[in-house]
Amino acid sequence: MSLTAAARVRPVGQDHYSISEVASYTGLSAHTLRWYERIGLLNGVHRSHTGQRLYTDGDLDWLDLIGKLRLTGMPVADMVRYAELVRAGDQTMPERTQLFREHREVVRQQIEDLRTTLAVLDFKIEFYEGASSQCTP
Amino acid sequence: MSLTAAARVRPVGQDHYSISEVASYTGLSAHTLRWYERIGLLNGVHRSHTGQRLYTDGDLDWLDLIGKLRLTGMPVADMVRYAELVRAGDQTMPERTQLFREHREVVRQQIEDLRTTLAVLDFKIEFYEGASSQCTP
DNA sequence: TACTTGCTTGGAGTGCACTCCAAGCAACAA
DNA sequence: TTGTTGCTTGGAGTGCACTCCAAGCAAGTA
Repeated sequence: MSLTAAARVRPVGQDHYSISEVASYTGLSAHTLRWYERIGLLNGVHRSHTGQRLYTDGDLDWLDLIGKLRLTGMPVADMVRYAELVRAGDQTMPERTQLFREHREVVRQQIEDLRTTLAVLDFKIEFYEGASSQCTP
Repeated sequence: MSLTAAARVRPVGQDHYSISEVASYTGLSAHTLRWYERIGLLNGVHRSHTGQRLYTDGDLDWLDLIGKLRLTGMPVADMVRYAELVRAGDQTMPERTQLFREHREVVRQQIEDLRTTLAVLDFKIEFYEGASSQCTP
């Protein structure tokens, strides 16, 4: 669910990165990066004179945000919707605020649910440990 | 991700519930309940003389636990593995403890990730609100 | 020059977790 | 007696998020 620290080191600040550099930075596969672009989640990635993708620092920032939203279980379709709103310009800001406000509640609820489960897990672990220590006193 | 309070009311404590009662209690569909049983996630559900399933309070408790693990994103295969360990008897307790201990770390990491995202969401919402209040002073 | 590496494309394939279907049976109401 | 409802089954279908494939091109190395 979470990426290693090593993978998260942004390559030299040259402001143009190959697909494999971005893949190792984000932990997404090159396939997924191309797919994100195809479905409109990542728009207007620049190309070299030979047609290869060149990602900018701005693209990396965008992928960071997308990655966080993905970790919260936001459906790809919703992220695409957000990308469309950003592309549409500043007049969509109220709608974007609304989208994030709703998602914030979802995330809050998830944290609540996880905390409840964590308590159950702690209880179970304690129970199993108590039971096994009775076997080997 | 979370069920409504209404759905979570356990039917009259008769200790045998029909599939539709259990469906409305757990929020799972009857299809899913049968599928859980088929894959070994729910074992030995009793039957009426006409062959219909009769769930016990114990089954409901088990489904509560399964539901919590599901909310944390535990794969169904892992839950089946846990069910097998429980069926295998008390000597699998150390393995069960280990399984839960590992999953506890996963859940902790998820909570961390969600908190980070919540902060980003708060920041974005504040930014969008600040930007729109500049337009309408 | 020959080979390897890394990229390109559209479309097809995969894995997961359900979700539905068709055919059929039992119990009850009109 | 004739529906209607609620359940049964194995197997097929669905939606999501990737994931892979085959064919091909450009750049660099032996």
